[in-house]
Amino acid sequence: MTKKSPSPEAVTAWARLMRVSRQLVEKTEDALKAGGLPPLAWYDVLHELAEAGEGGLRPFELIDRVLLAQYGVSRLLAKLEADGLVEKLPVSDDGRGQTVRITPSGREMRRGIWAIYGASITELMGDRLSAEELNALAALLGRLRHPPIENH
Amino acid sequence: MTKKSPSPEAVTAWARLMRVSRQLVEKTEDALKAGGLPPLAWYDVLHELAEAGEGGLRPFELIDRVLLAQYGVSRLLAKLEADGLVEKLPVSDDGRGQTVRITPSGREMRRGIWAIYGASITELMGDRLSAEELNALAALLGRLRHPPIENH
DNA sequence: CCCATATCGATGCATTTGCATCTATATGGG
DNA sequence: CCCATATAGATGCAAATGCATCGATATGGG
Repeated sequence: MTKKSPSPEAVTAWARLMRVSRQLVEKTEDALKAGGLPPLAWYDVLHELAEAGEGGLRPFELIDRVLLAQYGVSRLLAKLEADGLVEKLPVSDDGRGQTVRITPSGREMRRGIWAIYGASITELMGDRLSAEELNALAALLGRLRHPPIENH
Repeated sequence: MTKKSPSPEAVTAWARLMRVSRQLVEKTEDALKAGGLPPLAWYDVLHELAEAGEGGLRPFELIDRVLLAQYGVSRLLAKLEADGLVEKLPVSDDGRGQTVRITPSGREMRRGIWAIYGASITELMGDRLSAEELNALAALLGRLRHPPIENH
């Protein structure tokens, strides 16, 4: 199983991907910080919980969706709960676990973060590429995902 | 200056970019760790220093190139020096500063990291997209850079 | 020449992250 | 029913990171 060294094209694309993604995250985090808002990870979790609705989600369900480690989810949820943005409910048929549900102020916080986050996406992506280019980019990135997204 | 909310295409592309870049970094860092090698940031710095040659680089020159904060560079260089991978030389015409030069074992470490890193790039990018697609991806990402890359 | 200000790089302290492990409950084999 | 093992989630401790500041030298205006 000899692994060959990467093509120049792969290296360039890799380097761009690394640099651009870090720049975009950094700029967006800066914008949130400047607005007195919590980090992106908070948005991700609140977003998932908002989509999940009243039924809420189990912490382990959040782990795969938000690409955070188990202990990261555990600690983030503790902070969100302390801030009253989510509530933890015991789950009847599994004494180990809990269900996490977003609260009204959690939804409000999500909207607040989105005002900045969405503007950042517009500025950093929407304004720089056309809809067709954005679709092309998404399709190419989808092929790099694990598991890859099939395009048709 | 009202910022409008992002198009669905921008949001999808953004989400993919965030997810894919984090996945690729994570997989690569895991591979390095499994090989008993230091993190990617070490490679970045060693790479820049190797390219700079015998003249070396000033720490502040590294800051922009590797997208690390000033204190991050300072601390990373301290570790690299402790491991004998770089050496710090006083610079004659500026008593505040220093020049950092890669050592032979630094070059060796760089090669060692690259054996894993390069294989990871091949596996995660080179094997998944054609050369044309990689170029297309790099071009699109270049437009998202700050400052953006002009394509011709 | 002196002083105000800017730049280079390091560092103390608080927060965050990663790793390993822990407690508690669940599950399945005998 | 009991025990071995697995899974859900929390946490102690160490390392990494972020922030503010510091000491040291450089620079420029008067």
